[in-house]
Amino acid sequence: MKAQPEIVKNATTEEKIKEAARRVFTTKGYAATRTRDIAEESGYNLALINYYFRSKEKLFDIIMLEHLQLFIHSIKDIVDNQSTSLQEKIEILIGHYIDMLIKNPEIPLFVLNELNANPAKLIEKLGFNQIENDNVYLVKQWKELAGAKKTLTINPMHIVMNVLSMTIFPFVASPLLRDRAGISQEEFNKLMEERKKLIPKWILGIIMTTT
Amino acid sequence: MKAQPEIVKNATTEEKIKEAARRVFTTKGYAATRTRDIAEESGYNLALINYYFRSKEKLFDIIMLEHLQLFIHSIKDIVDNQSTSLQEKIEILIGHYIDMLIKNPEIPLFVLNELNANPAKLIEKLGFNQIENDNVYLVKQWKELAGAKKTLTINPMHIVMNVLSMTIFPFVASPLLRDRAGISQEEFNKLMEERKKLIPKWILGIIMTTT
DNA sequence: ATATATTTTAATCAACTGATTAAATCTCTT
DNA sequence: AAGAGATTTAATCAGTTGATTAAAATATAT
Repeated sequence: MKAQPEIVKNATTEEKIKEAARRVFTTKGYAATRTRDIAEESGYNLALINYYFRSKEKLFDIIMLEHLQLFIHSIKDIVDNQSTSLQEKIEILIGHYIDMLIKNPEIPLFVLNELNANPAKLIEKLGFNQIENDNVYLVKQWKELAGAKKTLTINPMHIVMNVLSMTIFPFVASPLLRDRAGISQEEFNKLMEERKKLIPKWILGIIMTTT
Repeated sequence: MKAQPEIVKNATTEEKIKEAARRVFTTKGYAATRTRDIAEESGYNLALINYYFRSKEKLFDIIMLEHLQLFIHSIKDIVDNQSTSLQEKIEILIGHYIDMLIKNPEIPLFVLNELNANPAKLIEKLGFNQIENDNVYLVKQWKELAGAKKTLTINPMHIVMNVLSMTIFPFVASPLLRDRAGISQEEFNKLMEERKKLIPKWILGIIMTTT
């Protein structure tokens, strides 16, 4: 009888396999990734990936969960902060995400694919209790603003869409920008740094002027 | 010796297989799609897909090319029209794309994935001569505007990013909006119809106010 | 109607893939 | 240094997958 890996163990091999798997999964996707690719990328033997993670799918689930947590992590603190204005919150949120995405540009497409292929599984992982929509301070501030400005008649979902779109989509489309528009990695990152200030300004303009 | 399918032949079977393949490929992706899935979805025998299309990859390439043409088709006419203003062009373009995406909401993620996994192959398919950036009338109009307004100092790429983001991204993220934000298919489409008018207005505001 | 070509089917193949196994090597405690 | 447990390896397995084949069924032309 083979002993399963215990809680305390040499973390380096397991961690290296996980890192290799992260690289391969995010570039090739789940189905196109062979356990042999992960073994090769990690430099370890094929059997180790099943030894440490039981199955390809379990390994994938672990990586997906960690990526999702990167998305959700610390949002609640920003969104529920009572000492920042609505405008400040938007600015901090967007800056926070652009920083994270410059470090991990492959995450959005990776997550969006899983969301498309397996919505139920992923929504369950996200947990519906992560963000209680109604009790968040940002939502209160938004409602106050909406109540004050009589002109604000568009569906608030448009604003959410715009923030997410303008922040995340460039990363999803970056291969197009690079290969087709001839923008280098450095130029792209510089553009995204600029957008940290620009997007909040644009969003505020949209909120204030849309009748 | 087996005869290859000739130019004139019963198009229905081949077309039905292609349609089935389109459905399966766009929902599951290339690697996760088995030729048996396509056969089952089409209702025809497994061997037919290789009989008509030589290989799974060739079938995929055909479908990908057709989707790309949907993206590029008729853009040149809009963009190079000398009798419409810059603002009108933006409005027509966005309306055109939203119409197309409401009919084919699965295309963007499908194409973006291929772009990510195989940029060179896809760029070659797109053809660099499809849009000659400099000789297009829209570019002339933009340069005139940029010359007139001294305040227009941001990189024009930001505007391109914003148009593409606000138009395309909602479709890529629609499973999130549906399952997480509880928006139905009808509500989503209604929001996108609204955005046909809203996005051009927002873009114009961004162009005019960004210092 | 008969022959010819096209279309469709069932059966099969070789390569690939995720997973398992048993043995070998390493690490650490005693 | 001996033993026990943890880690790593090579070999192998059963199931899957894209593709091929030969034959049957159908359509088309003469």
